[in-house]
Amino acid sequence: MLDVRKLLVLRAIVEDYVASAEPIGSRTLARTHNLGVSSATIRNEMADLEALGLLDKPHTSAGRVPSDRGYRLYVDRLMEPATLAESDFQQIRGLYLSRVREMEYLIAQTVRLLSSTGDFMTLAVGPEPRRATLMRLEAVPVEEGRMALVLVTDYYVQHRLIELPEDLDPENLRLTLRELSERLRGLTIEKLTRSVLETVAREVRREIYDELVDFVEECLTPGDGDRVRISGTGNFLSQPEFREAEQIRAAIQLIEQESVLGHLLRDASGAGVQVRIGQENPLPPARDLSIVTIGIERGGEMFARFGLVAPKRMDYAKALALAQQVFEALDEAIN
Amino acid sequence: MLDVRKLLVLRAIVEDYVASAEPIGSRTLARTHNLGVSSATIRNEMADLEALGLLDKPHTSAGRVPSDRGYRLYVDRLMEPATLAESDFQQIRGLYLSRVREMEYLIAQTVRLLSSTGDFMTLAVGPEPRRATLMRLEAVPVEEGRMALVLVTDYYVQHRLIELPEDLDPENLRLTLRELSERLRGLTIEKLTRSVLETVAREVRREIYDELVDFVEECLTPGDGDRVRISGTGNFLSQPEFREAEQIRAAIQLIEQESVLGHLLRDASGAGVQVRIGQENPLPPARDLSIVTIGIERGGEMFARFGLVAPKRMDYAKALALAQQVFEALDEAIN
DNA sequence: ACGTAGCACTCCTATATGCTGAGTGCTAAG
DNA sequence: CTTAGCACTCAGCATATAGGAGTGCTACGT
Repeated sequence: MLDVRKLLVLRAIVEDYVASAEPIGSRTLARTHNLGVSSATIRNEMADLEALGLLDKPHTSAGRVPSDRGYRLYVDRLMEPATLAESDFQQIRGLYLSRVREMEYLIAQTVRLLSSTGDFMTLAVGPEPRRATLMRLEAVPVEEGRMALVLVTDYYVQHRLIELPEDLDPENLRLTLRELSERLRGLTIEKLTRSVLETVAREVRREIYDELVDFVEECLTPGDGDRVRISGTGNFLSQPEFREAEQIRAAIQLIEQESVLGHLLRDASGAGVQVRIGQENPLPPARDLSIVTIGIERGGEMFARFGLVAPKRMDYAKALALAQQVFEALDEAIN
Repeated sequence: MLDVRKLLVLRAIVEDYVASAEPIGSRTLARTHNLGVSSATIRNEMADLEALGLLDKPHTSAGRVPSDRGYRLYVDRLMEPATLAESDFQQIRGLYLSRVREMEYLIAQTVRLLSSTGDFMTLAVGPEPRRATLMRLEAVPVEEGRMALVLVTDYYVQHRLIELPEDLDPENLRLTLRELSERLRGLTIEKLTRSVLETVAREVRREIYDELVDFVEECLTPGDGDRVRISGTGNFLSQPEFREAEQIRAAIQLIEQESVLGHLLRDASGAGVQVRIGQENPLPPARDLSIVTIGIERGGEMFARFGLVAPKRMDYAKALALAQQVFEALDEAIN
C-alpha cells in the first residue's frame, strides 16, 4: 500500500513544506516536481497518505502538511542524509583541538557552534556539579586582605574572591586549607555538606569557615553549571510559525521556563544523536516542535546533553548531520 | 502659564497612563481624580499642555499621552519620590554584606536583584577586563596530566582547565609560572601582549606557552566580563506596548543586538543615577524606551554600569528609588 | 484498473462597509 | 473663568462580499 510513488509524493511534500512553510497543494506539487503524473493523480495519492496518517490538512481547502508520523517516516526512510560543508566540518574539529578541557568552556563553545548555522535554537545542560569529585581546594592570595578561593574538581573549577577579616593570617589559612583539601580530596561535591566540613575543619576560623561553606553550597545550588544554556533564540523566533503575537508569546514563555527546557533536554535518554518529532515529545508545550538531542557520556554516566530545537518543519538532514559531527568530535575529545 | 492646576492635570495624566497604558481622556480624568473642575475645563488645560509640548495625541479622537518632555517635567518636578519597601531595602543591603568581592558575582547578583521586581529589564556591563591589573598567575595541579591555570587580577579571577603534554614536568611548570607571575605582577591585562609574554617567558615550553597566551587573550577578548548582561526580558516583553507581533519582533531584535544595548548603557556618563527618556536617548531603536542608569566608579574610573529599561511609560519613582538604593549600597561595598 | 480532465464545493484571506463609543474642539451661556 | 452642550473625528470591531487555492468526486479515455 505504500508504493514508491506515494513515498516520492510524501518526500516532495515534506521537503517543499520545510522550505516554504506553506501547505502544499496538488497542483503546485505536480508543476514543480516532475513526477510524470497529473495533479488529480497526486490528489488521490495525497488522500491515501492522509488516510495512512502521514499527512494532515490544516482545513478542508488547504494543501497538505506532513503529520508527525509523516516526518518520522521521512527522517527514517526517505531523507537523504546531508553531508556537512567542509568548512563547517573543519570548524567543529577545530573547536576541540585546543588543550582546554574545562566543561564550562567546551559546552559554551559547542552551544555557540550549534546555533551559529542560524537554523536552530540550541539548548545544553552540563554535568551536574554535585557529582563532580573534589580534587583540590586552594587559597590564592590576591593582595592585602583579599584572597581567591579556588575549588578544583575533575571537570570544572570554581573560584570566589573574598575579603579576609583583618586579624587573620593568610599564610595560616592557606596551610589549613591545603590540609583540608588533602583530607576532602576524592569526595563528590554533594558529600561536602556542612557537617562533613565541620568535622574536618575545626581549626579554621569561623568567618572563613562560613564563607567556605557558602562557597561550596553555591557550587551545589543550581548555578551556572546546572543551568540550561540557551542560544539562538533569535533563530527560533524568526521562524514563520511565529508570525502571530499569540505564538511568539507562547514561544517566549516556553523559552523562559528553564525547567521545561531542561525536561525537554533530559527526557531523551542514552548517548548519541536522537530526534523527537512533535507529539513524540512528552511535554505538551513542545508538541509543535522537534528536537534533535546529542547525549555525551563519560565513564558510563550522562555527562552533557545538547538539543537543537526548531518547529517540526525543521531541516532534519542538516540538524542530524550537524549533531552527528558534533557528537563524534566532542565524544572523542572527552573520552 | 504653567499654573498649579495644569501641573496637577499633567501629573494625573502621567500617573494614570503609567498605570493603564491607555490614552487618558478628559472625562475619565475628571471622574477619577476629583480636581474640582469639569471635563470641559480639563479639556482646555489639556489643549494648553499639548501646545506646550507636554502632551501628545495618538490621533484626533483619542485621549492624551505624555510626551517625552511631559515625562521629563514629571520626573524632575512633579513626581513624589518613592520609598522602597523595608523588605526590599533589607534585601539590597543584605546582598552586599557577604565577604564576596568578586565583580563577576556582585554584578550577576545585582542584575538579578534589579529585575526581580518584575517591572524592568536590567542591563549591566562590568569593568573592562583589559583594564584589570594582574595580581597573580598560578597553576593548580588537578590530576595526572591536567592542570588549572588561574589568573587573578585586582577584581576578578579567570581559570582554565587544560591538558598537559605528557612529557612536561608539572612542578617545573608551576615554578616557572610562579616566577612569570612575579615578573608580570602589576601590569594591566591589556599590556600582556604576546610579545611581552614572550620576552619574559623564554623558558616555558612552547605548547604551554601557546595555551597561556590563548588564555590571556581570551581574558582580553570580549567574553563574559565584557558582555552586556541582560535579565528580565520577560518583564519587558510582557508590557502592553508589545501587544502586536510587529512590536514584539522589534523589541526582540533590540534585545539581541548586544552592541546596541551596550551603547544604550554606556552612553550615560558619570557616576550615580540618571534617567533618559525616549528621544533623549541618542539611539533610534530606543526612542520609545526609558532607561534609568546606575554608574559605579572606583578610583575615578568607571567600573560598572547598570540600566533599568522599560517603555517610556515606566514607573519612574520606583525605578529611581530602586536604582538609588542599589547605587548607594554597591558603591559603599566597592569603595 | 489506472490516470486524467472537469467541476462543484469548501474555506481561508483580503477588502470594503457600516456602526459604535470614546474623545475632542468649539460655542454660548452662567 | 467655568461649564453644558453639541457636532465632529476616528480607531476598533463586526459583518458582508469577492477572490483564490485547493479538494473530492465523477465520468471518460487508454
